[in-house]
Amino acid sequence: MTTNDETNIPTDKLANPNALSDRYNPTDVEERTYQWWEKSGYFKAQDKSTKPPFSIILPPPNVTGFLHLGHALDHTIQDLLIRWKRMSGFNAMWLPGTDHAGIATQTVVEKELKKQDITRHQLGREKFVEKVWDWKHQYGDRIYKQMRGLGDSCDWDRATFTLDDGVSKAVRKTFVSLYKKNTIYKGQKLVNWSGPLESAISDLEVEHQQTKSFMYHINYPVDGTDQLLTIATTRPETLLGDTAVCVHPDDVRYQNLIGKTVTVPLINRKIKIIADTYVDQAFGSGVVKITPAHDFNDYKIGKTHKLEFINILTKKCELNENAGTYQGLKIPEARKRILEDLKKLGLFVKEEPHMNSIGYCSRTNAVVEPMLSDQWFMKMDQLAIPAKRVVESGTIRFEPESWSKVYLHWMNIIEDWCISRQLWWGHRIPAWYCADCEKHTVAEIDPTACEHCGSSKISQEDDVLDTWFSSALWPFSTMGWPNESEHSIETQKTFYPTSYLVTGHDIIFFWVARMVLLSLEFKKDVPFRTVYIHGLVRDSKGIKMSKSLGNSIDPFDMINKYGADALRFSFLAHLFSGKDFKFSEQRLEGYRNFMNKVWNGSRFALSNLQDFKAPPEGTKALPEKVHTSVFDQWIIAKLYDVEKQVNNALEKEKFSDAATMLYQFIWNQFCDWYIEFTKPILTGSDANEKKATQLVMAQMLNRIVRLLHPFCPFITEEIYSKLPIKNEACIIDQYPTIENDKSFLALGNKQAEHEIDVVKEVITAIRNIRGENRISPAIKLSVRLGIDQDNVQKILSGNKTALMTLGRLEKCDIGLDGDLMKCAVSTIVVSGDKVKIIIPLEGLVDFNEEIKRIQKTIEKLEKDVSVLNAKLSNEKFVANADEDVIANDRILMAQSKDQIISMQESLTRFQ
RNA sequence: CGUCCUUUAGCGCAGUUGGUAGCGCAUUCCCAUGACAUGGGAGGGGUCAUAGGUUCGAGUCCUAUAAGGACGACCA
Repeated sequence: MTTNDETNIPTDKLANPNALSDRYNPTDVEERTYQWWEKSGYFKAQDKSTKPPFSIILPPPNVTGFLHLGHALDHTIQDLLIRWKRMSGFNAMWLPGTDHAGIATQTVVEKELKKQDITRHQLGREKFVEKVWDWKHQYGDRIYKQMRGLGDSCDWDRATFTLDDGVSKAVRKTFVSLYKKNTIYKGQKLVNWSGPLESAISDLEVEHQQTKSFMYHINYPVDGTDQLLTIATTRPETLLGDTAVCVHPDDVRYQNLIGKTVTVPLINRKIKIIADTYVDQAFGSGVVKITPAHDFNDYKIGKTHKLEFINILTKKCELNENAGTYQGLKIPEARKRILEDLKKLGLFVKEEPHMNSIGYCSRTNAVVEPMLSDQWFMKMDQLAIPAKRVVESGTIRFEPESWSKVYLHWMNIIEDWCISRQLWWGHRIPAWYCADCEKHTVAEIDPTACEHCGSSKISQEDDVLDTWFSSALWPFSTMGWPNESEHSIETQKTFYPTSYLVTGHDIIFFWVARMVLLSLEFKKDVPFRTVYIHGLVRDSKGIKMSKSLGNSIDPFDMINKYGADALRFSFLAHLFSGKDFKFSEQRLEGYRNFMNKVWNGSRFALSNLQDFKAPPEGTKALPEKVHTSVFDQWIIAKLYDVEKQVNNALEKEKFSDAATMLYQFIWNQFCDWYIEFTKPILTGSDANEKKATQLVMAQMLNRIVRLLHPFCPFITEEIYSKLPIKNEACIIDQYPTIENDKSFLALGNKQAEHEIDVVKEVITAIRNIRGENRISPAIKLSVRLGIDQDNVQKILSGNKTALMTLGRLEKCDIGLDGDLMKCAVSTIVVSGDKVKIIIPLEGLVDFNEEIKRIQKTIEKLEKDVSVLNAKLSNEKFVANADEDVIANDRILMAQSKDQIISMQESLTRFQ
């Protein structure tokens, strides 16, 4: 037999399009299915529609990056919601996009240029930006290709890039508007500065880490005396920028010195001794050197005491001309040299090990320097007021709720946002500086003259905006705002505010909060109703994935190995409200196995439906025409619960509950029992019985793939295409609910549920005796079922075939107990219905095993009885507990005692 | 230092009005039975972090403690 190399499917099976291979092969299905969906336009949403809207804007990934497992998780959740809502009759719109990621992208391109020994400055701004665009065009499609691989059902026609014209217009409009309200201003302030980037960065881009360093004690000579003042510092090199030393006003040690001056060693500058309550008398020597241009606290002191600000650093964070002989040195070298020189002068006192937290640039990992510079800022205090209110009032809901506290806390301590970056890749700030009157013209459309003096000697601001500025406008800039075309207006009317924002907790401040701030300002409405926060993906030990640790996993390796559906399902089945997700390949394998189970269950069902013709009424059921078996009625009753609970769980964002329910229903009910129960019917001779079972089987399959589709779209669409009962496509078929599936679900039956429960318990009891006694499945057993209730007699007689087949029996007598000598006996009780399972063991087994089994059962029952006895003999329990709780316990007690007696009796029969 | 989260079977986690602890994987035993060994069947395994408290009754409510984590503030 020859095989097809790629799929391992025997070629004779490929010849028949309806035959499924015995293993699900994702690579064979995924790409083809995705292309078909896309070509058929199933992902498209309508700007105008009678359907209720449901919209999600994708958090735009870095345009030149790769998708990692975190994205895969993020997208899976969104696609689940979109597909579920689309199938539930919503006008579901998922808008994809990519981000220009200013610093990240610029850095990558600069690195590339460095390989050719070119710097961006050598190229010049225009040429460099061109290069970045080239880069973007080369890699910009990669992200979207990867998203298709995940199965993301986005409306691709709406895909937006943060530097698109429309978005740029939105950026300019918001900038100008905020500038006119004085919410955006330019000013000289102390900002976080990254040397390698030669740019300011925002507070959020600084990562603080505890770092081992030293506390240096240095003497400053007090002028006019021979006294020495000892200051303590972790940063001796900044003494070059000192413009004061400070003590606490109440410090008795230094009272007489306040107002005098000291001389800064090495540069011999005379600076004042000032007093401020900011100083902690108990810390260090109680004397602080003040460097207002290079420390945030010193900056404040410098402002209140009107000190001089001396900048000692260049843009690259090397010492500048104010550092005298130290000019040109990097900070660590300067520190070393200065300490050596202080030692030579005899002014160095001592050094002590000291832990302190140092800010590192989140992009380059360089130490961040506080630096005095001219930057653009957005004032936050006023914007924050409504942004707080919408979360407090519940207009925006965080899931899990605890994140709203984190959000509100940040809003309460919010500082002005430094929005300018000294980069070239991004939205260039729409401000023009006039060389004549030195004022700014800020305008949406490039001006030709200064609006203040009319001079034409104007030049545009070199800086670009922080990437997150355009991201903050994303919920409405992607919908066409501020364009007033009919299309744009309709889009916004239909889809704004969006329904969900799905993202990780790492960007709540960077992005979520800022979208709320600016959406309220410009759209006068919240950007989204619910913020679903998921955890970050970590490795199986809980360690953050990173390339340098070598523990990062490429989602597409996983997809190639296990299929996109398995990856998606493993995310969804283990997603627990906002907790970090510990990724395990072993678990993924488990869900790959589940996909295979779904595949094979369907394969079996379809092979038994070859002579089945779909009814003209489709998925509707006409009860009077169908003579269902008890098995059918039972599985349909179970389906009712599943449809109800899965929709409920999705509604409440309990995705893992929904996934788990489907997993267990399909594997442990449908495959393990329903298929096994119905095998005798499908291979039997009763044509009417068979026809009814085929119909129910076909209807069940149809429901199963529809219910499962949002979780694992590829395999379900593939199976759907082979179903006898179906519509155009699974992706646009209806999501089953107890309302829209009423007529079929009406075939379910509670009594049948009970009957099958009894039958299942009896079969399990037989299997238990067989298993514990290690009786080979090859041996067919003789069983007597002892019964003293007519209705139970009826149930078991009616299901004798099932008992015989699944119990692997050669003989099954239903009726009286009969002779119990050397028999295994097991009693089961299902809501009052009692069955005694009796199996003669003579000649089959070593009785010791059976005695052990019985003793084990007795022990367990006795434990139950003692627990129940303790409760029921407690007067206070009987007096206080609910009646039905007591009644239930009493019944349990009686049953357990009864069973113990029966077990003890059977024990004697082996002696 | 502050805020928040977590602590339940070997591992990963459920457990929403307090009423004899569940799921998946792993593990043990048996199995080639016409959908599936990526499978079937039967088992074993937990004093629910600790200490108090409320209650007839606490994994669940309250208080304190411990450990781990996230975020934020300060650090001369």
